[in-house]
Amino acid sequence: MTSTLVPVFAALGDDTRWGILSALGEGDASASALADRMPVSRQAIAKHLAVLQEVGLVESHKVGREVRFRVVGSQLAATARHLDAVGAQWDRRLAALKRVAESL
Amino acid sequence: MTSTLVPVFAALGDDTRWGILSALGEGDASASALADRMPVSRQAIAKHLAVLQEVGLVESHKVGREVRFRVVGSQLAATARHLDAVGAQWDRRLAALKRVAESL
DNA sequence: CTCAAGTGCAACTTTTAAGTTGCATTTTCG
DNA sequence: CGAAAATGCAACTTAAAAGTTGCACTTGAG
Repeated sequence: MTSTLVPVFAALGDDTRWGILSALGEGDASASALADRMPVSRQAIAKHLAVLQEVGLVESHKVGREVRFRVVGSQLAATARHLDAVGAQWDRRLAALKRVAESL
Repeated sequence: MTSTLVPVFAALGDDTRWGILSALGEGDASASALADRMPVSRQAIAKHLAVLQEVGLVESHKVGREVRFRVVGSQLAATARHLDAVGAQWDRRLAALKRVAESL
């Protein structure tokens, strides 16, 4: 599970993809619709959507002749929980080291 | 604050940097010490440490003639909280849309 | 004091990601 | 049944990140 975590962060480390996620927050949309209100080409949007879908941050469904995308909020929440757990683990290690240091 | 969030994710979206963070979890270390147990050069490590420090994930302090780095767990926790909040917001939007759809 | 350990700076190559353009293909709406 | 809208695929160009090598500089351990 940790093995799939890094690509999720990589996907979230791009401004354009956050723009896409933000736009999708106002309702499902196709790549073409997103390209209309964003300063990059449709193909660029399509690539970003592929990246986001690859790591489970969005999912697609067909409506008529277009492919609409929606945000998978639960994946964000899961990633957040994972990150929080990692942070807590480090805090515990640091606290343990501190106790050892103080006991000397 | 949101403006500084994306670079944090970008910093976390790299396997080598996770290796560094993992190694630092076992205790503070210098760039040279990290390079000894990792398959990349010291300079590469130094660059990664600079990136991590830039976004507040590690901090440095001098010990003798070496510069040691430690993980800042609180930054991870803060990022996790932020991500969780974003995810929750999307969930609320999706739920609202669902209610609207069902009321039709 | 001295010299090796540790770090910092800079130029360079390689790799990968982002973005574009162009065209082919599908398909549903009218 | 067409024609326009939407998507998919492929080749290409930038642009940026990752990594390397080499050397100069600093400084603290012995």
